[in-house]
Amino acid sequence: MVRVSDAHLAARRHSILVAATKCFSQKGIAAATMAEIAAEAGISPGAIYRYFENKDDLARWCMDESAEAIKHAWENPTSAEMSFVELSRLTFAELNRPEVAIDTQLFLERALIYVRDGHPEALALGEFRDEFEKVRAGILFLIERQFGPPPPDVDVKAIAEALYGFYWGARVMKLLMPEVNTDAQVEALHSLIGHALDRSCGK
Amino acid sequence: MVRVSDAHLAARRHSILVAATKCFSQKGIAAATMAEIAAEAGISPGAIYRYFENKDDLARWCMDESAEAIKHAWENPTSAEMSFVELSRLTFAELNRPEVAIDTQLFLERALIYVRDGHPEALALGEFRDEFEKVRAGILFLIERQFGPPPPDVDVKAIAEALYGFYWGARVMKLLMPEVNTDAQVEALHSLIGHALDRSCGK
Amino acid sequence: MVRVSDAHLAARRHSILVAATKCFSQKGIAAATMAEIAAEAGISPGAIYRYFENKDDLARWCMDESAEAIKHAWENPTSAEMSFVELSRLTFAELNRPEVAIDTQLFLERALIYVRDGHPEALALGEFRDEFEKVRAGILFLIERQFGPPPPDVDVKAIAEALYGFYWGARVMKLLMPEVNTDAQVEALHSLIGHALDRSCGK
Amino acid sequence: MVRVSDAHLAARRHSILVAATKCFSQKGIAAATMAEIAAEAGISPGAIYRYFENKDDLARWCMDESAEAIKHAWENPTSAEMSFVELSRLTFAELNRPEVAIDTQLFLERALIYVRDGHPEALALGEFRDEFEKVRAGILFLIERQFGPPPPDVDVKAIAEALYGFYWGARVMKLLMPEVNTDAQVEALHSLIGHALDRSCGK
DNA sequence: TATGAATGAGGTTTCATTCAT
DNA sequence: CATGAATGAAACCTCATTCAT
Repeated sequence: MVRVSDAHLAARRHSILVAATKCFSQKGIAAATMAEIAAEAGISPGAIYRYFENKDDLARWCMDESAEAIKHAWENPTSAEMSFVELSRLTFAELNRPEVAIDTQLFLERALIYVRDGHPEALALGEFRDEFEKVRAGILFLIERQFGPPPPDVDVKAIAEALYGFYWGARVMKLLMPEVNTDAQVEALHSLIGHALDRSCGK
Repeated sequence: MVRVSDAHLAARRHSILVAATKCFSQKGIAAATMAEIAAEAGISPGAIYRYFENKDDLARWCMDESAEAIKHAWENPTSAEMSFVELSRLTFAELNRPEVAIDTQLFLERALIYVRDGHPEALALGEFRDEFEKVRAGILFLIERQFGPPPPDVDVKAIAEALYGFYWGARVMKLLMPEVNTDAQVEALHSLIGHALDRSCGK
Repeated sequence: MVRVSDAHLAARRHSILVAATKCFSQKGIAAATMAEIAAEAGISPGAIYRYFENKDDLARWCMDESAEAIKHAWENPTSAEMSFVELSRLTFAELNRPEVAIDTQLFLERALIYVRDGHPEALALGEFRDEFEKVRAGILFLIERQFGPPPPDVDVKAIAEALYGFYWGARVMKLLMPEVNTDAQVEALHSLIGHALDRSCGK
Repeated sequence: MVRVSDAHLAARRHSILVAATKCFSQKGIAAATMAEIAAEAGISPGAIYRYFENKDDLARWCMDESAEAIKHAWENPTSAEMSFVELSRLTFAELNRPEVAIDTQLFLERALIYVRDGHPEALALGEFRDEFEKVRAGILFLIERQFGPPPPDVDVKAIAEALYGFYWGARVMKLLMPEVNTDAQVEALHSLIGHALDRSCGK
C-alpha cells in the first residue's frame, strides 16, 4: 500500500544480496536457508521473493555479483597506466584482504555448478571462457608492452595463460591457507620473467 | 545372503564409492540423493548404511579417496628417478585425462567444506597444509637437484610455492575449459625457470 | 498467514497438544506418527515443528501437561479447607472420569521412559520423587490435623506413603478395569484409619 | 540339516526370551531392535524368526512370561500354610529384589498395550481381570482365616481390593524410587487392619 | 508491500523381515 | 538349521515457497 521509492527498493535488493552472499559463503549455497538469509537481511522470508524469483535465482545473482567484482583492470589494459609488474602486484595485494575469500568461495561454487550442468543458460552472465580470453589478452599485451618482443624460444602466450591459472591457484591457496605469501610468489615469477625476457640477460 | 567373503564386501563398498563419486560430482554432494547413489550402485538405499555411517561419511570417503589419488610422486621426490622437468611434464599430462575432472570437483567441494567449517576433524585424513608443505619441499628438492644452487636474486622457495599454486589453478582451468593446453603452459614455465636458473644464461 | 495474535498461537499449540495426547494414548508414543497427530489437529505435519522441537519434545509436553493435571490439592494441604477424608473422597471421585485414563497412560509411559533412561534432564519438569515427598507430607499433615497425634504403635508416615502408593495402584486398576469401585476401597481404608487413630476406639 | 534335540531348541528359545526381556525393559518394546536382541542372545537376527513369528509375538511371550512370574501364592491361598500377614510380608519382601523392576516394566507395557487395543486376543494368556478376581478372593480368604468374621462396619472385600491396588502401586513406586520402604508400608497397613479387625480393640 | 504461518514434497535414515547360501 | 546381507516401506524432519492478512 505504501509507495516506496526505487532507491529504497534497490537498496533493499542490495541488502538481500549482501546477506545472501554472506550466508552462502558461510554455509554453502545448498545448506544456507532462505530463512537465515531473511534474518540476516532483517526482513521476512516472503519478502525475498519480491526481489528474486527463487533461491537459485538469488544464488545466481550473488555469484554473478562476486564474479563481477573479480573482473579487473586486466580486461582493459590499454586504458591502464600501470606496467605489467605494477598491475600484478596490485592484483595480488588485493588477495590479502580477507573479504576476497567470500568471492573465491562463490566463484568455486559457481564453477562447480557450471561444470555439473554443462553450461546452462543460468550462468549466462558470467562466462569463464570469455573472461579467460580477455584477461589473457590483457596480460599478453602488458608483458609485451613492458618487455618488448619476446625471444623466439619463449612462448609468451602460454606464459600469460599460466599466469592466469596461477592467479586462480593462488586464490584457492589463500582460501585454504590464508597465511600463504602470494606476494612473494608473484615477485618470484616476476624475477623469472625478468630473467627470461629482459634484454639485460642477453647483454 | 549369508556370510560373504571379505573381498565381496570390499568390492561392494568400492562400488558404492564409485557410484557416489559419480553422483556427487554430477550433482554436487548436497543435491545428490542417497536413493540415486543406491540406484547407480544397483543396490537398495538401506544397504549403503551397512557400509557407511551416513551421507556425510560417504561423501568424506569419496573426497578422501580422490584426495588420495592426488598425492603423487612429488611428496617423495628422493625416491623418484625423474628430473623436475620430467616429473612435472608427467604430472600435467595426467590432467588431460577427463576422469581427473571428477577428482578436481570433489577436491573443490572438500575445500569449500573445509573453509566453511573451519578445520573440522571430519577432514582429518586430508590436511591441505600438510600436503602443501610436503609437495613444496618436493618441488624445491627437485629443482635444486636439477639446476644446482640458485642465484641469490631468485627466491626458489617462492617459485616452488607458485608452481604448486599454478598446479591447482591449472586443474580449475581444465575443469572449466578442458581444451586449455596446460602442457604448453608447463613448458613455458620450464623455459622461464631454465632461463633464470641455468648457468648457460649467466655465461 | 501474516502475524497472528498470541492467543491464536497458544490455541493452536494447545490443539496440537490435545491431538498429540489423544494419539499418544491411543497408540503409544512410539507408534503414533507425526502425520497422524497433524491430521488429528487439522494441520500439516510441518506446522507442528513451529510449536515443538520434535516428536520427543511434543511427547514430553503432553506428559508434563498430564502430570501437571495430576498435581492436586494434596501438595498444598494447608490452604485446603477440606479434611483428610473429604479430600481423599474427592480425589478418588475424580478417577471415575473416563478422561483420567489418558493421563494415567501418559503417566505410565513417562514412568517407563524415566526408568529406562535413568533420570534424564528430559523429564526435569516432573520429578516423581519431588511429587512423592510433597504429597506424602500433605497426607501426613491432613491425617494428623484430623485425627490428632497418632498412638505410638501406628507409623503414620508409612501409612501416608502407603496411601500414595494405593492412589497410583488405584489408577492402574481403573485403567485396566474401569468398573472397579475405588470409592468403596477408599471408604474401607478410611474406616481402617478411623479404627486405628480415632480416640473413640481406645475410650 | 543338522538334527538338534528338542532340549536344545527349548534352551535357545528360552535364551531368546531372556535376551528380549532384558532389551525390552531396558529400551522399551518399540525402541528395542531385533538386531540388539539377537546380539544379546548371541545369535543372528534371522534365527529369532525360527522361534517367534515376529517382534510382536516375541514381545507378547516376554510379557506373558513375566506376568506368569507374578502369579503367586495368593491365587491358591488354601494350600498355603502361611497366615495373611506372613504371606504379604513375603510378597512385598520380593519387591526389594532389583530384578522385579523388569517384570514391573513389562507389566506396565503390557497394560498399556492392553488398554490401547481394547482387549485383543493377543493378550489372551494374561487376563488382568482374571488375576484380579482370584487374588482378591485369596486375600479375602486369608484375612478372614486370620482375623475371623469382620465387624459389620468394615468392608473386608473392599479392603482386599484396596490391598491388591496397593500392591501394584507399590510396584510402580519401587520402580520409580527403589529406595522407598514398602515393607514398612505393609507393616503399617497390617497394624491398621489389626486395630480394626482384632477383637482386642472391642474388648 | 511486507509479513510469517502454513504447506507438503522430498530427503535421510531406521529396522523388521526375508532368503540365498 | 543358522547366517547376515539385502530389502524397502515408512518414519521423522527440513525448508523453499505461497498467500491471507
